[in-house]
Amino acid sequence: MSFFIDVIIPIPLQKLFTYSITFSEADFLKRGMRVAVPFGKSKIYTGIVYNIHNDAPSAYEAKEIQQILDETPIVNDKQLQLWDWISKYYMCTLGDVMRAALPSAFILESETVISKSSLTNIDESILKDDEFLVYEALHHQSNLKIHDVSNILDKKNVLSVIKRLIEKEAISVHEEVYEKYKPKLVRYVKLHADYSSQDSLQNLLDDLTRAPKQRDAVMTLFSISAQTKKPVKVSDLSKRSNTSTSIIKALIDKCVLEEYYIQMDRVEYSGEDNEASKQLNTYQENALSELKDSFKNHNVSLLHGVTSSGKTEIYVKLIEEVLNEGRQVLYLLPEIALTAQLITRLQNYFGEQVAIFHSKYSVHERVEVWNNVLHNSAKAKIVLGARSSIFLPFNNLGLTIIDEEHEQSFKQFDPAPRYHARDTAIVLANMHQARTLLGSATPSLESYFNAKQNKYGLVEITKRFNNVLMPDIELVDIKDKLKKKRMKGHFSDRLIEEMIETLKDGCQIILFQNRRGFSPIVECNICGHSPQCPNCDVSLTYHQYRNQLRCHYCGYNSTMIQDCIACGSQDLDNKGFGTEQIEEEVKLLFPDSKVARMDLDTTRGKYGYEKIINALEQQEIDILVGTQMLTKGLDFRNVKLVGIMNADNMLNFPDFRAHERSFQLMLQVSGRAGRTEERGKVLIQTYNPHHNILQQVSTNNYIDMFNEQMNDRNNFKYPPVYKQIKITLKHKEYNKVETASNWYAKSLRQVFKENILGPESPPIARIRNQFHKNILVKIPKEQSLAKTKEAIIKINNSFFSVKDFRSVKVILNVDNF
DNA sequence: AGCACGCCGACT
DNA sequence: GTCGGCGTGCTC
Repeated sequence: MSFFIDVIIPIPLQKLFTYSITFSEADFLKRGMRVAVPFGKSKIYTGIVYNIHNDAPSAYEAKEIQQILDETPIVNDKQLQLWDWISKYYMCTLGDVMRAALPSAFILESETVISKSSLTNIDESILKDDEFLVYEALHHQSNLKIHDVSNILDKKNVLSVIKRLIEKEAISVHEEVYEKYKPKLVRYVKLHADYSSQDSLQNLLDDLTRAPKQRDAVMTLFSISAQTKKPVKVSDLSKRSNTSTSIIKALIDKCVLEEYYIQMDRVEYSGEDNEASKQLNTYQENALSELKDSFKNHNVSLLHGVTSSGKTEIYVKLIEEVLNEGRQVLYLLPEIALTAQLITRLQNYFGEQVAIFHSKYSVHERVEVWNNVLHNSAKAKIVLGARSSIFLPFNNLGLTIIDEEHEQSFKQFDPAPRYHARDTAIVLANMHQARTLLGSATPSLESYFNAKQNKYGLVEITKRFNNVLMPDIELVDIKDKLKKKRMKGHFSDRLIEEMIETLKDGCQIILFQNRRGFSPIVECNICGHSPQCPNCDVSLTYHQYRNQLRCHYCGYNSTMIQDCIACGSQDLDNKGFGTEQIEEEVKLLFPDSKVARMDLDTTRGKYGYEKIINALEQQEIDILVGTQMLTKGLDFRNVKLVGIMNADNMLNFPDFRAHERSFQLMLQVSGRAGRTEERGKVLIQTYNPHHNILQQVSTNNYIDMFNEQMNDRNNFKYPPVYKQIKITLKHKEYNKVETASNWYAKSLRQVFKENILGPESPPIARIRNQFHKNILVKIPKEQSLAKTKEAIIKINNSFFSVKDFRSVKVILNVDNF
């Protein structure tokens, strides 16, 4: 009998690939192990074993695997089940899911290695100049990578040169696979076994009298190991004995000391003993018992608690219970909310049981967290992480918490898999028969809707912690202020008054400026021309601090122009306003205050964000100007005033969720004000103070907002009433996307009739030199999602069988909101 | 997605 | 006449 495995390969191909294996390999291999397999003419890929069977493929001869990479599976059955679900639900390939799920260090790739051929004598005269250069380089270096060859020849395309060299039998090539993950090893020393006896030791010390430094080192080693009774690190020994590492090395060379290595975790928690969790107040206590009740009937419950109501303490109590049952906890947060503040707080309670997982971690650190979770290690009982944490190999999940549940950043937009971490986490939790808790001060409409439909449980807290009052929210009509000439730049007299007041009290101020669709652009005052991105259909935005013009879509940048490209005039003006402009204006208005800015530009780098937060906490900043980032669960004691510079640009955003988002954003920002006894103040500047959303924000009326928005969603067939799938077509020629998208939409209409919208050109029709067209599929509640997707896949397949459309890129985005 | 193959224009 | 551009098709 012959044996075969079906393998997932990290490329966007729908199929699994079948390889033949030997009997003993079949005996050893299990689902979820990695294998290195040859693919195509020369490549070697890492694949995950999906299936082991005896059915020989009929249409082709299966290749043999190259090598088995694991002793035991690194992906468990529940994960593979989740991968399946994701690939079906979000209409992507298993390969896409694999790429997103595994830390990149697990996905080994082969590299072509070039070495001199076995033939000793090559007639060098038959080689051309560039060929000779490569050939000669191999005399100095035993082998070369493709990358090295490009450096030697100083050009990109070197494959042809290599090919000719192979033909001339001057070189040979083979593929090598590298393990990317290397455990971190720390060097330790101990006394060589020869000197374990008292006598030999005495002799040694006598011998070393003529080498006092070495003697010191040995003596220090004794004293350290006597004190700590633990292995001694080379670095510690060197530091304590004040000797250089070369002296220690001399001792090792003499066989007096023996070196050895111990594998260390890169991510280690070195804190004090854990604190007991806090006593809950009455409201929290009630909420907790309501939640427990709610979990009796619902696997998923929504905790709707106003900002600063102390949701985290409730989570902590629930986590404690689940840990006591010996089960794992997944605590999901939006990336930007994953701050040192919260991490420290959780670690204070749970110590080293907390593992952190997010994008700023290195690949090595991620592998370590992965392994700890896989082995159900005590170091990863609680995983605190961003959306990709749902891919960790949990084997006994008891509770999933999704904090700031309404955050749109839980949805991945690019690349595939375009999954929503909240929804996927619920599926994952169900697989483990675990509970899911969604928490938010401003729940998403879909979650609140599900709660109202009794699909989820619902628990609400309406009081802030310590009975702190909700901030006083005041709307400022800037249209009126403009008419009465009471505006200074972007600041109304009311805002300036309140700012002066707050600064006088020694309190801090946060000014919020929504960046989206409102970045500073440069415009010529003579001809009106503004510089455009050469690759995208957008105006370039002006970045003061680097004196640059940048494109937010493709990253294109150039230095700021001095005169207009169109007419040569030097009369240029900055239109629009972003955080930089606000910062400048504040500095002019309040020259004695310390002003800082927090946005994408100032928070680059691993600790950029933390630095600003710390500065604010330490009250080194009086006024902080920032974007969305400010909204995320940060706890600042001394902020009394929050100013929202312009509410209208979010309300007018062309998206069916603009109103819902504006409400969430404004309430979240407001929540930063007055977190202690004193009542905070929020000023919202707007041209339209009678807008319903603004009224609802100012009265903190979630229910009104919910009912009104749901009414709209019903009328216009939007989620959560209807489901939707967005189909985006891209091509570098406009005419091509035009015809292609019309064809696509027409085929869809034949099946789905009036539930197809588009094709439409998005507001930014060209990005990175590709023209875009969008088609929206609206799916009524009673229509089967699975059947709908099947029909779309069918249409998609016939689309690609049209030769002319094959070069068009198609992106399917399920739940594109 | 890569990568090879194959067909056409612009250079020595 | 070759080099190298990228359109087309395949990968177990």
